[in-house]
Amino acid sequence: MSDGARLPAAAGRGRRPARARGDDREMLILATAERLLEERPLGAISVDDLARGAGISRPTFYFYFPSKDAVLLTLLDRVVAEADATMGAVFDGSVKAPREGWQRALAAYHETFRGHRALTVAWAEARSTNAEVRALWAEVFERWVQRCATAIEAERARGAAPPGPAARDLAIALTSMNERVISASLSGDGPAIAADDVVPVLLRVWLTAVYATPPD
Amino acid sequence: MSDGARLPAAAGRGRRPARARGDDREMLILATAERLLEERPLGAISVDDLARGAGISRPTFYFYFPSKDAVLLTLLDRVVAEADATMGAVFDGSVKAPREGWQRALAAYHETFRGHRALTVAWAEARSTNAEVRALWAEVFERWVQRCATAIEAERARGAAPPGPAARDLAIALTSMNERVISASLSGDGPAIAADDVVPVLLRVWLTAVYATPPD
DNA sequence: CGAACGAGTCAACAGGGTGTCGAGTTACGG
DNA sequence: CCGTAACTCGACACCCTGTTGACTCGTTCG
Repeated sequence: MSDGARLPAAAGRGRRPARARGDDREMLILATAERLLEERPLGAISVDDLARGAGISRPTFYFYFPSKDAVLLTLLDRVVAEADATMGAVFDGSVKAPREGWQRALAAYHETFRGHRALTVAWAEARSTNAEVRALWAEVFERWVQRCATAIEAERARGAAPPGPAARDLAIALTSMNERVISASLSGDGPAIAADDVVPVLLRVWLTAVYATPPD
Repeated sequence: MSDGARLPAAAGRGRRPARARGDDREMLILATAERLLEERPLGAISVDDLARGAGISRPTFYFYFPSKDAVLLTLLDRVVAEADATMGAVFDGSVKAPREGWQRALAAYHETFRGHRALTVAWAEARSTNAEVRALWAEVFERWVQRCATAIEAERARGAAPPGPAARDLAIALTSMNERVISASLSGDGPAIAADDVVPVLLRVWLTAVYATPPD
């Protein structure tokens, strides 16, 4: 889903097995985008900025990418792949001590996004204006929700966690919290939790939500 | 903060006590914005759309509002006032039964935004592109966080809730969850909790996070 | 009454962004 | 050395925002 449809121009290139000097340009554009995102939001970066940054003209930019958003999407694909790999590794090591397992998952999640601060913030921004970005987000979110819901159900099945709301709903609520808290903590505007406290606080909420029974 | 600075044009008008036929136009613009937001996102609505909808030309629009975003801000001020009033009422009735108190607060929160679906979705959208909208959000968010943090501390002080993370951090995390879950539930794209299940699920997480101790 | 003033109105302009088209220029494989 | 595909960009068509300056019209006051 990430190449053919998203980068029609790239499909035309590269037929010839010989070296295509265009690959360098493509990388340059991506690098420029990542660099500029460190200093200003996506909305304040024009196609012209990206083109100039890569040493080409604006029309030439369109030879490589169909739009500014496509560049972001390409960048995001990388982060998503990285995040999925990390999360997969964490979840595969079967959860023996629950606290340990959830803690590692949260820390991995946080670490991945903290390592791509600018991109994460741009992601949140573009999600509200671009349907493809929104779709990518929904896809990733859904994957995490399913993983979490499965884990919650497993804990309930083995009697470690009490019954409660539908595991999927609980997973959605908690994952939403993660996303928003981490995103706010990285973006820096508005009230947010200090970076070092993010994981402990989230962990606390997760553990109580999954394992503890509310008083009544 | 909501009139003079945000609507400089309005400051000039209305000095004369006589009838200003411009007030009708202003209302018409606001009504048009609210109507159009029901059918498409703010980004897909141009100043021209608003002007035509109100039966005036584009330059005339600028006589009433300095920008498209200013219209949204005016609309949001209303919702914020309404939400604050509702929340104030809920919190004022002193919390006797904790479960009841939190439940009513959550339900009020949810109800307010559900009653302004289009506006709430537009708010989330504009927050990522407009600094003033972001500031308004931060202000409202901060107010709720403080209220919640105070309530949590009160519960801890009277021994009803166990110690845990800083009350403020807990309040930020839980309020973030509310916001994101409700917003996703209203916007309709991506995985979300069904409208009727939103309050019960959120309530469950709040209660466990505030009152229960995690296992260890 | 009629000048003066301020509210209200808009055609026309300036400026900046996006995306496309067609006419190039290069560089390799035959 | 020629064809072909990769690559490049000037110029264009559009859309959107925000501003300017002139114009209408009702009200007020001398």
